[in-house]
Amino acid sequence: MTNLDDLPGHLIRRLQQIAVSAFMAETGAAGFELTPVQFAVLAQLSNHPGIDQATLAGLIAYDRVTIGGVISRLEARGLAARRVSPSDRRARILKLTEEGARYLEAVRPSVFATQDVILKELSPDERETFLALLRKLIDANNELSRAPLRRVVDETVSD
Amino acid sequence: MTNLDDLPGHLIRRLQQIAVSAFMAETGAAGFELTPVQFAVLAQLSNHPGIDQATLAGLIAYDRVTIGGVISRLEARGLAARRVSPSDRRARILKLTEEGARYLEAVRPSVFATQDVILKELSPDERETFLALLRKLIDANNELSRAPLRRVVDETVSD
DNA sequence: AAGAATTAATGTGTATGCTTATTATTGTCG
DNA sequence: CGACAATAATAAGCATACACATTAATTCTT
Repeated sequence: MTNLDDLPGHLIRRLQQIAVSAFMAETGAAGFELTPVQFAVLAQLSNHPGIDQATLAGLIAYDRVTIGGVISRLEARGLAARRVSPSDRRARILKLTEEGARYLEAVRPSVFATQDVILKELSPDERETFLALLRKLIDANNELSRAPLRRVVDETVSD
Repeated sequence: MTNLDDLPGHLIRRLQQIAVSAFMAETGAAGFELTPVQFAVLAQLSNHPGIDQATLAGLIAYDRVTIGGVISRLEARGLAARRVSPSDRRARILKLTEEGARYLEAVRPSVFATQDVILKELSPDERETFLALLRKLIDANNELSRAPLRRVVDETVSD
């Protein structure tokens, strides 16, 4: 008899599910139509304008194929722009459109608010402990992921 | 400038991603072809033979439509059986096939091993703290989820 | 008991999230 | 310099994960 509540993987999945619900509810209530992944992409495009898709995928620890699809949808909505890199014609250089930049700034408060919603039951001490343990597990197991985080030195490209 | 590493939602997603990778690697190495959701379904069918899909979905905190698809795939593989409930012809009564029961027992050790892989970086004390905080967050925010956990008294149906 | 509201499952559609295969391009090494 | 390995993106395919709508059956209400 396996009690799923004793399996960390199951608990983690449920918390992830809750976190996504909270994100969609909070941003949706503020009038935005956006997924957590889309926000992560917009945020990193703002932080690193001009990066290519593969680097972006590494930055947010996503599979490249998935990111390609996310970018396509953001592009279709006019929030991101994609063009062939002049230095490497295999690569696609990405950046936010002006509308994308505005959208990101507008939605940011809701995203921050989401985090409080998720952690509201924990005391400040508990929050700190929880986040520290989360980071420890993630850092230790990064390579175990199929789409590990890949940090970049900073290859921001002007234009 | 938003640092994604400061967003609990982002960290939770990454840990979930890692947990799924670990699960697939561990069970795959042992020769099984199974997703975490499929395992959860098999386990709960073993614990509660004869439940219907909606109750099962509530037990593992899943959307009913998703569970319908999971069951279909398990059924196609001969691991689960589905039949119309005699007491309520809208409902589908579920149970493991014999092969499904064997499969579940065979894969169980790999699933347990996965949990150690994920938490191996934490000391026993840290593990306990982490799991306690996880459970606290999940319990507190259950209703926030789009597919909240619904416990059942126990309506196991013989045959 | 008839009509209304509810419920279980499923169909349809969108978005992740991943695998493997393919194409185009680049780098590298003999 | 030219074969060849490596890389960026995409295509195709599978499995979640959800929303919304529909159908069939049940239950609730009057």
